[in-house]
Amino acid sequence: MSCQPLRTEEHKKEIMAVQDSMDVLNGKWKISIISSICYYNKRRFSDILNDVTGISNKMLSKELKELEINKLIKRTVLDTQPITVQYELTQHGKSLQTIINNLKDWGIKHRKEIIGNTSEPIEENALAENTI
Amino acid sequence: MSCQPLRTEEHKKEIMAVQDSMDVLNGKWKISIISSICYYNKRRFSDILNDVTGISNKMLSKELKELEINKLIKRTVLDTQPITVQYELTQHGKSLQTIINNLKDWGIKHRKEIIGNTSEPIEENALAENTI
DNA sequence: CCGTATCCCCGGGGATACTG
DNA sequence: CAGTATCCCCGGGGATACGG
Repeated sequence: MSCQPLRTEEHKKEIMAVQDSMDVLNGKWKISIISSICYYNKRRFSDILNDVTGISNKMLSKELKELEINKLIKRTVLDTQPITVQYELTQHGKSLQTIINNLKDWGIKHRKEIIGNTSEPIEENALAENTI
Repeated sequence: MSCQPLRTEEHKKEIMAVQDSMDVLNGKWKISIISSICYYNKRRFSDILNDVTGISNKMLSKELKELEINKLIKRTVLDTQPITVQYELTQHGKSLQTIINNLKDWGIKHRKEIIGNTSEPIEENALAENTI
């Protein structure tokens, strides 16, 4: 986001755009799900259920639906017996790789920043549950 | 995130790093708050309260605290009468600019992708409330 | 196998009032 | 001005069971 003075209208639009991205990626599971599909290229429902530790079928179903609405993944029903469903990233979904990579890099940097400098407690925050 | 096969351990760490970033930025207000401070360079509590339309003092207080814990902003109490408090971005906070910019760009791209291609309804999702 | 339906609980977060 | 305290509601999301 530009921090130079500019018309407030424009500024608000920028914030909206950032929020749009955040909304798409938000939720405890989205990143992990995308990651799972991305990692294996094509992946079935029950597989993802196993990949993403802790997620319930209800949540997985919901998150997948949202990802599909946002055109990040493509759902294909295979007429096996019983039917299986395959998920894969769309081109649009793949375009997320860059941004996810950026988030990853900053996340690593952040972790160093927080843990490195002081031994201050981190609260129940971001790093609290993940540290080490 | 790398989608080439690699050890699962490594893969999980990458996802954690992405989640760390997401956690820091998460919450309806964080981006707007950062943006407000960034835009004006230094900003007082009540000013931010006005900048970010819809936020309550309780939420602002809470979010600012989290941002401070994560070392993205610096809090300074000025001994005016009555006291005022000034917030500004730290160096670490400023390092977010790049990533926020990336999120902004992808957000714009995403909006085009969703609205552009079809006239499909977008549900209660991301764009639903912000569109136009 | 791939989900949907139902129940239920807990905490995020708004409104309002109060303090240093 | 810069927060805290309190009350209260609503929905996110877990557990479990069921349907195509």
